[in-house]
Amino acid sequence: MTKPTAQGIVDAAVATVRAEGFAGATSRAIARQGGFNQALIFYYFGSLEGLLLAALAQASEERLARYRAAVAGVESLDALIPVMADLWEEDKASGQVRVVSQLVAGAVNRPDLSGRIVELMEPWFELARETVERVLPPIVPARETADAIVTFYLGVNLMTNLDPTTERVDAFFGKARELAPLLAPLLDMLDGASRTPPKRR
Amino acid sequence: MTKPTAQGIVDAAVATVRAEGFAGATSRAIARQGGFNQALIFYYFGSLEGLLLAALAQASEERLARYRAAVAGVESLDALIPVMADLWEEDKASGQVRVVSQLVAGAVNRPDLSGRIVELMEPWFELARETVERVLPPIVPARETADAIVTFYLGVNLMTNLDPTTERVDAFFGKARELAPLLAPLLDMLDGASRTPPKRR
DNA sequence: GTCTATACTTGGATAGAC
DNA sequence: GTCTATCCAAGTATAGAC
Repeated sequence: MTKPTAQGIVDAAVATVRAEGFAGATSRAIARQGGFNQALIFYYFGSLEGLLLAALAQASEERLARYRAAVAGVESLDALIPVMADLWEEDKASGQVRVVSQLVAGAVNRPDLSGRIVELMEPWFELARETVERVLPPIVPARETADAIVTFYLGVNLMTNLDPTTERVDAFFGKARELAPLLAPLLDMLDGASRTPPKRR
Repeated sequence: MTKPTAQGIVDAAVATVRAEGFAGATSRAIARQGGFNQALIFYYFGSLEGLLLAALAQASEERLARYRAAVAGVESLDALIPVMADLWEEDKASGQVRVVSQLVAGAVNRPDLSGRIVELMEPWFELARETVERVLPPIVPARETADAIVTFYLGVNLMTNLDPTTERVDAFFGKARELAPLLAPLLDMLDGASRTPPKRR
């Protein structure tokens, strides 16, 4: 039972989205979850939409900080892949995956929330680009690759939410882990090929 | 103004999702869009949910047929990439992207719809797998790669809906088109490397 | 700042005439 | 099969007491 401060209300909103989904995150349900009065939501945030936006920002920022820290020291693709797979598994277990996919999906359905979501994604694209530049050879177009990775990750989140067994996503990360060690020589080849233009076989 | 047959109602539902989004696809809005009476939805489909499921199935099947036809003759990754990019641009222009992302996002928010969505995705995974097997060398794990591509495509659809400028997705497909011709020698290298185990540099 | 009570709206769904 | 009329539930939001 969270205290009915602004922060406590945001926490209750996040908890409700995790437990009941976006459609279940009504002002009444959130108040019930947090053990405070429904009217406080409007006192503090003006509208339910305002609260959900705050919840979205909080969830995104917390998760971003974790990803930034986890990725900071990684210098090769080989090492990056298991880190990403671990992050995903932790987020799945903690319910973070559920929270963000519910909120993102909700934002897709409500055009007035979409703009804010895009803003919140900006630092994710940024982090991905820095990481790609550090980990992949310069021939690889960093911006487009980074954007593709974030887009893929968005897809992974949604897919995980649609299929509770998550077998496909599990299998994907499993294979990625298994093949990661083979990537170093592959990247060398790619790097080499980019210096001397490829010959026909 | 569609005729109030079962088919006409489904068409009106699809049109409403395209025009008003999932949240706007209420029984009243759909009836208004199709020019028929709201009660008919319940007469024919029992519930709004039933109608939306039918709409989802129709949208998915139509789109799948187009993709299957477009991809049928393609025998190289090099050739596949522009085909995919074209399909995406057509779907974006026709509003198909909007329809499916709205419905998928809606299904994420309503757990009772999720199961059906997963069923409808099955043939997409299948088509992707066949295509990957035809176009990529056998070292590439077909199933996981195919699943990743469908997942990525799901992300692309959502992203396109979130950011109406679609600049990032446009830039990605642009780069992919540009680099596609370079892929043939790369795949040869990969294929070669898989036969003779890679040496250390 | 927090609560009760309630106004107001919208939407799913059904009954029953035609 | 199609329409009108209506019931009912749930939700956002506000007024006003404490």
